[in-house]
Amino acid sequence: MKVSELASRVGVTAETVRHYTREGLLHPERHPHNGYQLFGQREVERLRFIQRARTLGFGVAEIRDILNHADHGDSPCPMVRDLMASRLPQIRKRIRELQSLATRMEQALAAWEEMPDGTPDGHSLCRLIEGFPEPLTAGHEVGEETR
Amino acid sequence: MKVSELASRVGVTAETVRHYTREGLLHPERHPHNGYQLFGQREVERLRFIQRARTLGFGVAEIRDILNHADHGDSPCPMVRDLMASRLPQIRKRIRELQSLATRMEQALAAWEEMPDGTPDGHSLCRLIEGFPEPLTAGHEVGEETR
DNA sequence: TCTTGACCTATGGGTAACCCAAAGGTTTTA
DNA sequence: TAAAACCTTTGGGTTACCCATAGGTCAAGA
Repeated sequence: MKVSELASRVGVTAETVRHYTREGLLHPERHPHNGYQLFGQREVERLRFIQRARTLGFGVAEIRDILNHADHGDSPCPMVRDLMASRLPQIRKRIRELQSLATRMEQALAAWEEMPDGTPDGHSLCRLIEGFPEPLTAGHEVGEETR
Repeated sequence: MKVSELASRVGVTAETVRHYTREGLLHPERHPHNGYQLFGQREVERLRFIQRARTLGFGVAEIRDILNHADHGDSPCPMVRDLMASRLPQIRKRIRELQSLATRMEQALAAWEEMPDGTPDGHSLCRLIEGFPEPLTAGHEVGEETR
């Protein structure tokens, strides 16, 4: 099957399939005459695996490593478990950050009621934002993205 | 004050200050002799405002719009409120996605105990991943990032 | 048989918010 | 005075794709 058929079977775009191929996650054969990429049932399963790994939070480069291990006959499971174990706390942290963010936004929206629009006088910008605690003027490690 | 001093006062890197300047959020004067960027107390407050807005989930381009409004004498508050109101549900959704992700990872790690490493036999890759429900083979709108 | 229209290819640029390296000018300090 | 510290701009990298372009290929209908 060609790119689009594989893509629609698994539920991704053809561009995504090409992307994974470029990144070395899929290894299609090439039709010798026209250069088209040709995929078999193996690739369908492989792509489904990639999808599951993506929803589990793995990056494309990591999945490539996992697949390479498996292709070489090594079990990638220990690697997978380590990756998960190290990533989980980061995800938990990110959840806390987002929850804190959502709470702050709700507080801001609630406070909106009793606050004047405050057309800026050259000093104030928007009290809705200015009235908020500063993000710990420390330096790093405050609200940074994790991955 | 110069770039690095402003940066360290507010707790960001000099690169970040330059980035905001390039993006039009800060408008430093230039020392006529050497071209250095010169900031005053106004810019300190402006940068703190940017920091707060960032932790509230606003993007750099949005903050630029907010600041431009204020610089033109218009109150940006209605815009701010609209942005918050429209973003909040997206954040809530993202939180749900991440919680679901964390739960799946924990399930996977728990299931790890009672699962063989399963050295791949040409068919299986890693049962830890393969044993998971597929991400709804539908198409789009499933687990996509929001912003 | 010819012409669409649908599909394929590779290349290159865009996204968000910075980080980092390089090359070279400036200022401060020992 | 010379080195250390800091400034400038330019350009490339990060993540996981999406999209536009230009041009080749193929199946089907008139």
